Amino acid sequence: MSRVKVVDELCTLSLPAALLGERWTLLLLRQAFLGTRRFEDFQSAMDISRSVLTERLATFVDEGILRRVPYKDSRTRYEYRLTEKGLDLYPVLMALRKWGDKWMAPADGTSFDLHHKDCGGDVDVKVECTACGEGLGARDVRVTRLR
Amino acid sequence: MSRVKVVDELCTLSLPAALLGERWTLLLLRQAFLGTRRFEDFQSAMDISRSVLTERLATFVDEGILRRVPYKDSRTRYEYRLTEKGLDLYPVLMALRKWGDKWMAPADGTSFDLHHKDCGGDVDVKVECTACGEGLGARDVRVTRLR
DNA sequence: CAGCTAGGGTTCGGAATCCGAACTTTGGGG
DNA sequence: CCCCAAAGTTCGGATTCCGAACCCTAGCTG
Repeated sequence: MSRVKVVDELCTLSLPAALLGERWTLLLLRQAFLGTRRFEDFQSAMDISRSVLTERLATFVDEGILRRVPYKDSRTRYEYRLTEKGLDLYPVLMALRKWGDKWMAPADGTSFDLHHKDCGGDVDVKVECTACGEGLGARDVRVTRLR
Repeated sequence: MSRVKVVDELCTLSLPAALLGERWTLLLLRQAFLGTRRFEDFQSAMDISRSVLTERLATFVDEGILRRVPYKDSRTRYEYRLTEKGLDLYPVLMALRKWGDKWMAPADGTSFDLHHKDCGGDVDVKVECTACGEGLGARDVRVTRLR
């Protein structure tokens, strides 16, 4: 239950890593970004058991990543929508996808395309230096341990 | 075992999401990027059981994300180092950290700093359009489903 | 040379999670 | 009145995880 005590060292990387590195959470997020909002749709799109889905959705809701919004398809039901905090995970998913395109392409390609709404261009993710603007890889960065 | 049959739809996002969305994998990766290389060091830094650590390291090795390199501290031992494929996951971790800084700051901040080796500047991640160069968020992108 | 130590594992029993299938709840339609 | 849909809940069995102990081997230590 305590997704948090899973790390010795609590930092702004280990905390999200512990949350999103729990089974199903990344896949749930992917599904949410693809537009899925309802319980039944998540359940059939991913192949997750209903009980675990209930629990993961609840976790996301109380982490403030999804929000439970009523909609009426005759009577009151709820759907799950990304909050601002959730939408802000976009770069993470884009980085994952970019990596996947390069290193895990499953032969028959991907199942969806992404394009900039305004100009139709492709989406890219990059890491860069805020000072000199140069593009950065793991080797260009120095880690300084604190504490 | 089959981290792969966990998704209905195999794409370049769901595949990495299934791999990295397994318990411990993201945290293991973080640790690797922080410079940890040896079994014992992983084991004591994270609070993972030895048997699961063995298994996760093996998975990463046969996914080609880590590579097992002999080193001699008197006799032959092995350490785990990021491969090119592994290092290429850097943007994913940076995106996670950026999100963590904004949304999950644990009050006492983070445990390490990152700076561009050459100029000392800060590291940033951004999603942008390859055509017009504009910065993109989730709302600026259109998803087109294929198949 | 007997014994200890370090590093990197393996083994194993019990605890925590997950799965799948069935069941529940509530309002609307036929 | 019966059935359906959507969103859960329950529960027994299967998996996975945990923690602690054990294994193996070369090199020190005395």
